[in-house]
Amino acid sequence: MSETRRRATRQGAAVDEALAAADGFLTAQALYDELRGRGDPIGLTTVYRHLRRLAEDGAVDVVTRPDGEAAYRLCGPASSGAPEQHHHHLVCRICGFSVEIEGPEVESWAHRVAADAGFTNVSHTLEIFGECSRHAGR
Amino acid sequence: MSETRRRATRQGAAVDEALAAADGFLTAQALYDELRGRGDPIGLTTVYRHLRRLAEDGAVDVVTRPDGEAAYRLCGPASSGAPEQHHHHLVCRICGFSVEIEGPEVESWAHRVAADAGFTNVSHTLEIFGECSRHAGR
DNA sequence: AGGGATATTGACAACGGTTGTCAGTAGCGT
DNA sequence: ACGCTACTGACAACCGTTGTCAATATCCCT
Repeated sequence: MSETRRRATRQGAAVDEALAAADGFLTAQALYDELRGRGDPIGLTTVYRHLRRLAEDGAVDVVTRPDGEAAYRLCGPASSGAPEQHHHHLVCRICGFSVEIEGPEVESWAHRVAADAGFTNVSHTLEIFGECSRHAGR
Repeated sequence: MSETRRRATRQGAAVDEALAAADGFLTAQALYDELRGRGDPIGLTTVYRHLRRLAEDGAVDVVTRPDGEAAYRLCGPASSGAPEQHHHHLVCRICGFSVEIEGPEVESWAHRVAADAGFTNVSHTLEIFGECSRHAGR
């Protein structure tokens, strides 16, 4: 019942801003460095808290890099309300640049395969990593 | 040049055995507990070392669970030399039971999507998690 | 067999990313 | 203004995993 009210803070705005300014996925650490670098004091804990909340609210996409670190990016070009449909990402492992990809075929394939094996309550993870054209020749 | 020779040890055999006995994916911790439980003293570090080496040798498959923990399983029914082709897994998030799945369509789809976006040096992660038939009604 | 070179072991510490703690601070409704 | 309380952030804890290094076990060689 008691929906606790949300407050606007300088740090929260800074996180939103930095995310909006980024053109790709950022790790919490990178975001933290970015903010401090631009003279915007913030605590690492606070960065994590905002990212976690944004992720829960579906405002940011989260991908888990091969090394296990999480990277975040504002969800969809226009995070205007609508709870973004299921999609995956093609992420540059060098600069974080990413492209959203949708693969209805893959989605249905995954569910079909799982169902055929008698699995229920199915979910899946799918990320594609590579090096974007900007880093072509190494 | 100098290929250092490998030695057979009780611990190494124990790890292989436990992996062979398991019918699904095991985390390093679970494997460690299993071995100690059956009165087979071993160090956690050693377990990790063997798993890492097995993974490097392609003798075990590794999946990263949604919570980030790694789980291991002997590769293919018969790990008879041949360097197993690329495949993915359908894993029960309750008991670790898993099924190997192959999706040529998905593989090519992933590469095509990446190539279309100008990405090179492409790799991808894909895991499907669910609850196997044994745990159907919760 | 015996012995020596060295791969392996394992208790322990360190690491890296992330989350919990909690007193202090700052937004917001009144 | 004032007070309630969400938010902040330095710090410690956590968890899976890897590094360290002296002690040990294995294997090759004679």
